[in-house]
Amino acid sequence: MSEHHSLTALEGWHIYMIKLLDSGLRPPFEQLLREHGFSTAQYTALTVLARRPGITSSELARRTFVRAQSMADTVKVLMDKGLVRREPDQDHARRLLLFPTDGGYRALQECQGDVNQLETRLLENLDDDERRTVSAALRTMRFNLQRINDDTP
Amino acid sequence: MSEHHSLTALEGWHIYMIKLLDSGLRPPFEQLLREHGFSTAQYTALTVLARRPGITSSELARRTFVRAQSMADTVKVLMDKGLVRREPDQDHARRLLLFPTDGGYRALQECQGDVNQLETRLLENLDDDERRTVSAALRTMRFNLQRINDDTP
DNA sequence: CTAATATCAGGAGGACTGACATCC
DNA sequence: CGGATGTCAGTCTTCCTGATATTA
Repeated sequence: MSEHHSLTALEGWHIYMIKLLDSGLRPPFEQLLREHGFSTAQYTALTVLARRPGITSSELARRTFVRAQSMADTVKVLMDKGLVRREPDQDHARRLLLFPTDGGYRALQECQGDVNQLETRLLENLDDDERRTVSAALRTMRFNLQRINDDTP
Repeated sequence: MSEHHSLTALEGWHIYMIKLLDSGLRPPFEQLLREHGFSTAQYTALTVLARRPGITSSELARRTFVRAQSMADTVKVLMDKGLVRREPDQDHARRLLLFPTDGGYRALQECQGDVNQLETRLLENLDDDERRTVSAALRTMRFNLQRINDDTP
């Protein structure tokens, strides 16, 4: 054991790190959301929907990188809670367009304070320049991921 | 519906984005690992253990932000596969120290190529400066998360 | 016909809470 | 005793695969 197994420590490191950050965020974040009656899946779906009201459940699934069937479960819960409503697409009888309700928007805003507080702690010791670069990089990686996932459906 | 509900689009954005990236990584990454016989939990645990051989299962759990009970499940699978072994701590009868086996190190290395390929696509359109900043920032956030989770056990 | 959407059914993985014995 | 470790038991949420009906 030892030098034979020294790890490069560079390769695949970002993927590993993103997964680790997600794991680390889960406990405090889920507890926070639970206090507002949300699960992570519900919060994510509602957040994306708030930015793109009027899309379909399938489209919402693609944007959050899950299957249409999984999203259907989440959407059902959100509708039962009265946070999301849907209406048929005039131009396309098969489609059902989703919208956050007023209660949905309100519920999101009520979370914001706590989420901000957690985010503040997450970003401690990062200066403004670093934060800007990280924000841009996250956006770029999201874009790249969309392509990666589109390539292999 | 409209301006009343305009989202700040800044607050809580990083948390949301990290979760989204993790979701987007999951499909391609899990498929990749599956081809090497790994689940994400197993791969993460083994990777951390390769960097810190000789720690306990509880310590491994803390470092990957899960409960000791959850990690015990993962470690059991890794031992059954012969990728991890454990031995009693001479100085502390209650502790069982974990080590990757030679097969464990080998299995990790066999994944590297595919993981690198995925990472290359993930980091497309980011220059070296940005990558350096992101790497440092990920490290900082991981450190911050460790404190956040330690505060509320 | 093909592609996309919506939905039903069943199942597996990963993590959780709670409880408890052991050791320093 | 209090704190940490290792386990056993039960449960839950989320997402998955597979199949089907409907519509552009």
